[in-house]
Amino acid sequence: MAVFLSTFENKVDRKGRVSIPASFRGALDQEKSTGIILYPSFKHACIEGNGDERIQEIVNSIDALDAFSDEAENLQTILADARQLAIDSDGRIILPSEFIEYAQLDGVATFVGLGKGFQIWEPRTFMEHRAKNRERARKQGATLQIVPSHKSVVT
Amino acid sequence: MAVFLSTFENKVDRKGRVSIPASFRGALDQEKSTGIILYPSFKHACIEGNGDERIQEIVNSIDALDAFSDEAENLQTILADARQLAIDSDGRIILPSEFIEYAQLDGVATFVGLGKGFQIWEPRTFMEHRAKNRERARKQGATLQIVPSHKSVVT
DNA sequence: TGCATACCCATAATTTTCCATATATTCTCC
DNA sequence: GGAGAATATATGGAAAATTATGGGTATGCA
Repeated sequence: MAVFLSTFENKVDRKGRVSIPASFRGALDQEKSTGIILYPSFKHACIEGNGDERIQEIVNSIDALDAFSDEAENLQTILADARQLAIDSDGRIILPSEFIEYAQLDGVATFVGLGKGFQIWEPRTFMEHRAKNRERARKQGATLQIVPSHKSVVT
Repeated sequence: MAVFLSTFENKVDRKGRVSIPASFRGALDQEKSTGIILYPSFKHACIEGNGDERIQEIVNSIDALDAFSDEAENLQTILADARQLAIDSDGRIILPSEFIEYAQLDGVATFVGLGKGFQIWEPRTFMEHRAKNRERARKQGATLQIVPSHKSVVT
């Protein structure tokens, strides 16, 4: 399956256009996604991004929940705010203005690979976020155990 | 099983290109990896390396966690700092500048086989690291229990 | 007509590919 | 066993292709 890795900084021009990092496009090709789906993050001032395949998984996960539960409703708001965007022939998308505002982008966007998906951040905000994450990871211990099946633990 | 063994010193040219030791390439072939995954070490001023089969395990491990948990975010920082690199027809990779800086490489890189993975060090730094390790092992006395099946640990 | 979107082109910088060579290693045949 | 040939490895440089990015022009909708 496609994997989004590493971080990239690309410019957002006056028209709201921004290049999708080439390696991300490669990942999208692998999962036969024609475009990408963006939605505001629940937790952070950033935009979440996924290929079509991943969205399908999310939709199915929500579907599996009790349709009238709070949880289901919360997650459904994600879908309501999501937008599907086409990647043009130059490898760019046009960031809708509501996303630019939400993530407070100002000419530059940091693309962060998270494995099955990615995030788009305002560079400075991301730096702070990453510093916090690292600090926490360091406090919780720097040893990572990966069990080959489906369980992983940070000790 | 693929095993990374021994240490090698290879040059890093102006473009950041460096040859992967031939025996490492052999190990990668065995585990059907087409490229390698590199990421900064949590603990040391060096770069961790694995076959790209490995990254799938990490991604799946994260996926098994609650998507909004701290643990998931901690692990995602690994992915955000990781890079998948293709090995070219000459057996080389291009070391991204952020890794060269992180490990403070200056024209030469020491490849250290660690069994399931490997590390890339600045030669002098590695010498010191190894000296310390040996000293500690001598003082404490090293013990090792062999586990028959497959459990893996990355440090 | 004005605004937003889609499409096309140009270019600079970067990355990938290809070729050449030097050094080392293995092989083979005598 | 050893000389020389053949192979593999490591390394450097240059050409070719890709990527990121800016600008322009048509198209369509309100």
